[in-house]
Formats: sequence, C-alpha cells, structure tokens
Amino acid sequence: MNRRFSTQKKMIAEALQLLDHPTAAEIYGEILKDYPQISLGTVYRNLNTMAGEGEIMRLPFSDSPDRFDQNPNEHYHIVCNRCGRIFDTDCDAIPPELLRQLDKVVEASTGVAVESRTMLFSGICPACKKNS
Amino acid sequence: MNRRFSTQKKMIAEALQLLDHPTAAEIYGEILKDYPQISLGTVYRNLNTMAGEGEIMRLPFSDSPDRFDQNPNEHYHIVCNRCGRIFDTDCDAIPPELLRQLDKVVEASTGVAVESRTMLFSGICPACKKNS
DNA sequence: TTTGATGCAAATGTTTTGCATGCAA
DNA sequence: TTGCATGCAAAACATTTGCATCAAA
Repeated sequence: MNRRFSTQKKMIAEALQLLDHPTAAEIYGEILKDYPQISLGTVYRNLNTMAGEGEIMRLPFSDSPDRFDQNPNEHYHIVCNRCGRIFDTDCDAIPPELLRQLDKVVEASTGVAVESRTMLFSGICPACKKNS
Repeated sequence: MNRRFSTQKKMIAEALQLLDHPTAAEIYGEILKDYPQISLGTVYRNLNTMAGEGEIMRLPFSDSPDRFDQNPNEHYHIVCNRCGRIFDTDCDAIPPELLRQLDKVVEASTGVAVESRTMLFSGICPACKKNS
C-alpha cells in the first residue's frame, strides 16, 4: 500500500500552510479557485490519511466542523469566544511536570491511569478585547 | 416564557440518574420501555434546555454521540480506551492553583487570557486492565 | 501496466427544526 | 384559556463511502 503523491494532496498541503486552522470545507473552497474539479471527499480523505500518519493535527470541536493544523507537534489551542479565531501555544509552552501533576490528581480521583489528554482553552483575544 | 414541568422531562431526569453518562439515544431507549410515545426530538430538546440552564452537563465527543452527566458541578472525565466507560473526577479533585498555573502558561504563550477550559482524559480502566 | 487516488453521488449518523396538536398552569 | 411542550417527519450538517474511472510510479 504505497502512498502516491497526487496533485490534490499537494494542493491540500499548500492550503493548510496558507489558511489559519481551516476546516475541510475551507480548504476545499481555496483549492476550488485553481482546480475546480476537486471534490470535498478527496479533501477529507487526504486530511484523514495525513492526520493518521502524523503529518498534521485534527482539531475537533463540539459545535462546529473539525479544523486542521499543519503543525503535528504537541501543542495546545485557545479559541476566541468572540471572533472564533484559534491561537496555538508554543510546543514547549506547558511544562511536562505540570501535565504530570494533572494526570496524578485525575488518577487519584478516578482510579484510572491517564494515557492522554485533550485540552482546549477559550477566552477573548486581544483584538476583540480592544474593540469592545 | 415560563418553563413547564412535563411528564417527559421528569422521565428524562430519572433516566439520567439511572444510566451512566448516557447518550440522548440511550435515554430515549430507556424511556421507551414505559412511555412508548416519547420522541427522540423531545429528549434532545429537554436535554438542551436542562444543559442551558445548568441543571446537567453535556459531554461532547469527537467521534461518537454526545453524552450527558446529571452532575452539573465542575468536574472532569476520563474515558477508558478499551470499554469506553466514562469516569468522573471528584468536584474538588483538581486544585484551583493547578488550573491557574495551566492558564498562566497558555496566556504567556498565546497572549489570550483564559476564561475556560475543556479537558478530557483517556486511559485504560482497572477492569479492562485486569482481563488483558 | 498496475493499483492507489479521484470525482461523483449516495449514504451515514447525529442533532435540530417546522408545524399541527396536546396538555400543564 | 393560553401558550409552552410534544410527536412526527423532514431538514440540516459534517463526514464517510461505493464504485467506475483516472493517473502516478
């Protein structure tokens, strides 16, 4: 099952660089400008394989379509409650010992050993705070 | 817009006590036994208003239907990667100063002030660990 | 030439919603 | 009697998938 490097995948990778945490539909819309025959299914299929192989990150949201992050390295996100923009933490922003402390209290309370965590923060971004 | 206390809402509240972090469909199935004319739409509508009024908690998942928690007070969850069961932390399990530290590093890295966080942990529960 | 990737459209699964009717206050 | 809540069914929405065809290696 050797992977081929299709034109479409190339364009998806480019769109991911160009756009800021886009949804699949936004990537689709961007590529549509230059390559009108692309299909949304292809965009999803490629994003899924890329995420599965650790090339990109998929960011699930409870109330809106998933978004994709071209940076696959461990980092976290904060969403602006007003404009919806997503901001990345640096990869080393959260000290490992802080995560370990978190895990420990969860384990102590539930009896289940933590293997991984999903964390999403929210607040009001500086730009939105300014004009309010 | 005074809220009325319908038979259906009563049964939904009961099902929430009886079942363990159920989905809307599971609540629907439970009520169906005693009250065959209930509709799934009604279950969703009631769960939404209850969550909106802070009576219960809605737990979103990226890859499966949302679940509901009869305990509306701040606490966190860990999902077993094998059996899918959800375990609650105690309400005071995570020390406020730990959360404050987390918020601080996120703010320092992104420039956005944290207002709230969503955290979901996962691991293997003791029961699943035993028979493996 | 081989077979993985694509485009299209239909299917999926969850959740919401419009509307006529029912029922709690 | 009033108008919020219900049941039903259709719609909305994000995402996946079956299949014939295309194209990368």
